[in-house]
Amino acid sequence: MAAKRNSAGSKQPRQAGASSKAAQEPSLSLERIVATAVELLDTQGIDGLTMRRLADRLGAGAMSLYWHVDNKENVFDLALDSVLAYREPRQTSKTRDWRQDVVHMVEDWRACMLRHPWSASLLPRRALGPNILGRLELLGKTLSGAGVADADLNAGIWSLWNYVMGATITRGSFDLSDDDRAAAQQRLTDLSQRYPTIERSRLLLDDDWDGAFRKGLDFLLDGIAPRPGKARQS
Amino acid sequence: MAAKRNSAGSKQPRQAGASSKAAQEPSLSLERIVATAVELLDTQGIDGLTMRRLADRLGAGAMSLYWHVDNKENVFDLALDSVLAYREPRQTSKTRDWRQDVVHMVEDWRACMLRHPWSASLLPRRALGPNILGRLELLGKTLSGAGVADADLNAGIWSLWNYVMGATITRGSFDLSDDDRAAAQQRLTDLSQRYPTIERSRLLLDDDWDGAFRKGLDFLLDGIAPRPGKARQS
DNA sequence: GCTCAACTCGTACGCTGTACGACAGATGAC
DNA sequence: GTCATCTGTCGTACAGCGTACGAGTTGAGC
Repeated sequence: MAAKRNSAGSKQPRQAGASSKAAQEPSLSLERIVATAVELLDTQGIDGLTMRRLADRLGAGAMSLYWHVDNKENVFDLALDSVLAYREPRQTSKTRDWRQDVVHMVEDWRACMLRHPWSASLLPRRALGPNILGRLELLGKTLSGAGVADADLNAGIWSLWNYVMGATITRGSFDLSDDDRAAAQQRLTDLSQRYPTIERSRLLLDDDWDGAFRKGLDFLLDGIAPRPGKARQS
Repeated sequence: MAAKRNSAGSKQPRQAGASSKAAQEPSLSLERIVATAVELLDTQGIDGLTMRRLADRLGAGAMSLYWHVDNKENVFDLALDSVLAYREPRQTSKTRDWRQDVVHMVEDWRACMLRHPWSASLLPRRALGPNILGRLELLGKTLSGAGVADADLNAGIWSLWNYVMGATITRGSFDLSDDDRAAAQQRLTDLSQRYPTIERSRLLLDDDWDGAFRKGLDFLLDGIAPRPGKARQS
């Protein structure tokens, strides 16, 4: 094709020569582009990110972005993965229960995505970046160390992944605005006789998301590796 | 605020008078619009649905759609809900295990969404239509009937919902093309030393999606309402 | 001084959703 | 009969989008 061979490798911008010119505009770089994209996504939402706006914020022309980035999809990929980095807690896993480790990682995962609500609705259609793979790896290692059978390992990893994805996406899409909330409540009480159980349990109004998340996570972990002492309920 | 008061109520198109004119074009109606939208989404994907294309397929002008529909978002809402209708199986639940009921409904749910892959990535940002609410209601009723405590009910419903959402979205986004698949495999073996557990368990290459889904669902249900006989593994 | 690569950016194209207003045909009032 | 009104269709236009293309600028190496 033309010049340009790039496709999201790391980049060093030319020194941005501090000699002759003004040289205070730090010039474009992949890092700045991604950071600004995240900023824009955070403040303006998913539709708020346009190449022109992004370039504006960077003090550059729209087409300049395309030197560093293949296309808009690529910007999404990079922004998403950049937001999902995970630092394991300091303690070695020997001092902690494996269950604690999983819960910590998964809750942190959810927290990351809720901090950047666009990430949840983006993740489904994006490729797996290194940070995401890292989390999956960690999850697998921990479960495996916890004695989950190899035959159950993938199902265990995926079910946790699915759970986090589902929970985060749902959460992100539910509390968008008070207007929506009021409308939902209205519609619900209108239809309360058609959906008596939902109405009775106040499913759509309950806003203890964190508690529900934790509880469901416990259900799932109980299923993956049953706790010996867990009593049968009901 | 001109004429037009509509907002997705049911509609009867005017008789489409079979008298004087040609009268073979069935004329526009909400039902035809939604059905055609689903068709278009199925064949062309989410970006393939544009108001102009939709109108073309219906033999109408683009702006005519707006008499029946508020805007494009509305089309998405209607298409999504129309695809998620659920018919309960014939047997009364008395003859079946509650667990069977839940599994049946949840697997059907997943099947519906996989049949229309766009639905998974759409659902997160859409309002809850009557068919979706119906499924939640059924889920709640069944769990409640199975003896799940009221305090656990919402967490149970949501965790199943989350699981289905996550699984479907993930599934839908993973097997898009063989190219992607090959690329992923390549990247993975490149990085096999960074992600040994994933590599070993062949997490990304395992394509028994149905089996993994069922297995994870069992984990979750075991957690929600433990089976008495389930032996501790490991 | 020249060449080449790295980088920036103005212009333009085809596409999008939809506001607006013109228009046609059927219906009901008088 | 005729006129107003309501229902429904659609052509035009506009602002905004992603990005192809090619020209322009800069600095390093020779």
